[in-house]
Amino acid sequence: MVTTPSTTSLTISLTETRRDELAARLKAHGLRTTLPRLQLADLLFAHGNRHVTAEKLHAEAREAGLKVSQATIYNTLNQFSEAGLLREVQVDQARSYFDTNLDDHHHFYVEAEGRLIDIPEQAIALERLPDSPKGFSVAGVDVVIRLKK
Amino acid sequence: MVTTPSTTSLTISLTETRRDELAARLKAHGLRTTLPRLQLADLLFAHGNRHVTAEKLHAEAREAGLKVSQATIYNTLNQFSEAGLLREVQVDQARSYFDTNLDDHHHFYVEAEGRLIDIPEQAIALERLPDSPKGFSVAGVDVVIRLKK
DNA sequence: CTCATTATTTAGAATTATTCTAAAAAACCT
DNA sequence: AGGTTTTTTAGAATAATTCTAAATAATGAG
Repeated sequence: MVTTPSTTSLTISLTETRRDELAARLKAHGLRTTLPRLQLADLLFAHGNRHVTAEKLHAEAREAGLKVSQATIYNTLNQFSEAGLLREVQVDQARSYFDTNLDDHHHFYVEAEGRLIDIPEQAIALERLPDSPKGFSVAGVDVVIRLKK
Repeated sequence: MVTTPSTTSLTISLTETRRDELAARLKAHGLRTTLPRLQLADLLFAHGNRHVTAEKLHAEAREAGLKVSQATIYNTLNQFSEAGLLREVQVDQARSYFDTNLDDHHHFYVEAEGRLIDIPEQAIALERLPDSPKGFSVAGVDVVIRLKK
């Protein structure tokens, strides 16, 4: 008798080790391990730090042969962000960008190409920050350097 | 015979001097002087530096009794931005904010309230900037300090 | 292991901000 | 004034994102 390939057939590219790694990561951040999340996490975290829009991730998922709905792309990106696996970057009012680099850092933004480039935190002198208004504390400091040709 | 109040009736609050000031400002930036532009410019520039969304400006215009369409609000904000009378600020992917403060400066952003607060440029030490990638030059540097309660 | 519970995924509709279209109105030029 | 170019506008169109409600999958208790 042959073992049914039902659950594994869609995840050929995900080795068991990789799968376990990702599952552990999801669990550590309070997220249930599901196939779509594993598959998207695999795409997101496979190739070093990157910046991704919902549309781009969806296209990538389709190319990889994954059957994942648009709603799940959005849900997953938002849940990963809330869980601290991704960081949303605010550079374009039209689209949301998500960054896999969780370190404090900044960005170049090439508007014409919709492309983001990381800037390490220490590459910018940002010591002297103004006092926050009474009753508020700093949730984050974002520096965006917009680039043109 | 009484002079017809047709064009002046809607602009009681705009003194002739103010009107001329604003008209000159529009002209100086390559924009034709039209009633909607004068009225919106009056709202935008009357009360010192401010931050405004299309929706807020539209509401204000209606409250002031102006009959200006939504499309004109958007057109005007975009034209004023392109002409250099306003500066668009990128803090929320959902909404566009427009700033009447044209000096180089930065922002606190109170996410919970959708409120922006100016930070003078010299209040932040931003001397050491990283080199731009080859072929690109800096179009602008935006610092946003996100605030929470 | 199995069932009940709870969370997730999904297709498609709904929402929201913004832009587009094409026609009417206003501004400009001579 | 009269013809040309710009603006304004209502309403349709678009684009990104969220919502809805039903189907599916994961979890946990027995």
